[in-house]
Amino acid sequence: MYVGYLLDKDSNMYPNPVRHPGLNLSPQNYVPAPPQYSDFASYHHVPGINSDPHHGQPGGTWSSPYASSRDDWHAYGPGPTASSANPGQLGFSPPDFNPVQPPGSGLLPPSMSSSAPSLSPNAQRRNPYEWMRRSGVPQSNPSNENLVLIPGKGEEHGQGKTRTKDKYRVVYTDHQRLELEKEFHYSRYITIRRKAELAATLSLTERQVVKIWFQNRRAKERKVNKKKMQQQSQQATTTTPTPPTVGTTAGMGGICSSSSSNSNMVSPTALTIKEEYLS
DNA sequence: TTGTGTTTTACGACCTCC
DNA sequence: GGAGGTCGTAAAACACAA
Repeated sequence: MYVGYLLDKDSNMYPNPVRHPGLNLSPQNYVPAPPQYSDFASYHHVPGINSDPHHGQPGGTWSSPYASSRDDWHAYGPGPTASSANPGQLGFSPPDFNPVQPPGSGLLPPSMSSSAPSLSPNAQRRNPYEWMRRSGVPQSNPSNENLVLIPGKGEEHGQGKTRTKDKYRVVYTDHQRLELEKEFHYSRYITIRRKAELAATLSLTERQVVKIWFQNRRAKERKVNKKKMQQQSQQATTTTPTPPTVGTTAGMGGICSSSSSNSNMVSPTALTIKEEYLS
């Protein structure tokens, strides 16, 4: 979804060459940030971790409905043009991540895979993918060196906290977001090893990757699902007096649902994709 | 330019599990 | 007790209308 769109739009998404210098970085160019947290310093890269189709994760208990193989990614992944247009942009290229995608195929509607996003006539706000193209304020230093945690809470900042030296928060680069989104799409819950790898790759701290981004991302998804449920129930009540649908999953959108190979089950992400495509 | 609403980082509090 | 989860919230960053 986001990924395909972003990469499809890669050529004209960043008309300004100075916009996101980080996007031109190949993964090799990413220099791991200096450790900001004690746990980060203890990270040791495990070579070949990507060779494991599941992040080296033991075939554990996680039978998430989202744990689709990375083959799924071809539907969202970068097309050949994107890869060639910006080689090395993606630091995420496990062998089973097949980026080849015939143009116009897959889940991408024509409007998304071919040209600039066409906002619906009613769309007042930016399209759901706008953050991918968001004009960037100078993207903050990926190493977040501005971040200075103030011990203790409640000193300034309304309730008294100054969380940073001169910035309250940093803005992740599009590349960082992209990689995080991809990882999130693959699995809502990241493994320790993958967390470390991703943090190193994206020059983020493990804390940022997991404690912050993934949690916020899950919260966002829950929020979206909740909103969707409300809309659906509202529609159901207004349109037909028929009894409610069976098997409605609440809240977590199926995260805790069974791992049965229910082909009818649509992951929240899929719903999100659909919804955002339709918008 | 400004006001306003939404999204994105980041935190603390609290809970559960091992 | 530590790790990692959710939940609620603050505030910066951002888009957009007036």
